[in-house]
Amino acid sequence: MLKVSRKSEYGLIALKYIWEKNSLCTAREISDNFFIPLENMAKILQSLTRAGLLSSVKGVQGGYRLARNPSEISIANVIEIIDGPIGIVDCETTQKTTCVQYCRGVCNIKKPLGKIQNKFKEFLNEVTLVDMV
Amino acid sequence: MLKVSRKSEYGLIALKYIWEKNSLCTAREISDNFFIPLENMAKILQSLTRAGLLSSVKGVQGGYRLARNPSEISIANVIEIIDGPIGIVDCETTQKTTCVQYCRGVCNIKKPLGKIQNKFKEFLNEVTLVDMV
DNA sequence: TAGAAATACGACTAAATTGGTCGTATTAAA
DNA sequence: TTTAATACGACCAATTTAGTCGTATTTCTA
Repeated sequence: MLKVSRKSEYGLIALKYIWEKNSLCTAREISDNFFIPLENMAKILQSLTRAGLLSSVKGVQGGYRLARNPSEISIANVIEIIDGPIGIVDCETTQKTTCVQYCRGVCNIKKPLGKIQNKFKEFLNEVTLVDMV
Repeated sequence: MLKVSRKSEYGLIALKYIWEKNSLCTAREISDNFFIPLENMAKILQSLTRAGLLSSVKGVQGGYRLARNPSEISIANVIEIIDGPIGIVDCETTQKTTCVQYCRGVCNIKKPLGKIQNKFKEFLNEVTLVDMV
């Protein structure tokens, strides 16, 4: 269906909430507000932290805050962190050795789709948190 | 990973091949040329036929040919026929009653992503077979 | 200094989606 | 009438994604 995964949606929801609140937020708080399973939310926030989009404070009174300017957090960033590389087709992204057409050298759509894919990535890179108003 | 399904890839490969050959092609022929499982290829061609992108000739010496001008066959067409509606997020596409955030009225990303999604669809609608050279 | 509230994270299970197969029907040319 | 083709629904297998569990670590506060 060519859609963003549920997890990335959760990530975007959380980032927007954290941005708007503009102070330390806990995983539980976001989980409660948006009916997202706590453990799942926590793991996603941890991924975003590891990737440098959020910074975290451990311990009691801890939580997460944005580690970057919201105009520097693109949808593409979020999706790539949570779902892995964006690729309309994977032959051009990951050099998949599992694509029969690629391996046999018979694929007739690789190059053109590669170009289209790059345009798409550019597009997603240009849309940032601040565009999500 | 936000990628087109294998089946849609098969569909695009087939359409491009049929376009370039410019005469009746059988499912077996495409299957053989591109190492695509025959039954699978056949079903995809049938879907594209039902949707009006291809026309078919039954019986011996039968096969498929384009039913439209290649400049009128967009990538979006193909994906929607094979994978179903294109939607970065599904709240804005299918009125999914399974989205908890949507149902509880707490989703903070629905509208902005809806707009972004529309742009994306426009983009995929503008890319046609003739762009896949 | 103990307990509670929080992040961190790997391993696992469950659910959903997707890819592929099978069987059977239908059509039309040779 | 046989054969080569499309048509199609039902089914199974594989992969991917979502969600859970257990445990460790950090740090505030009483």
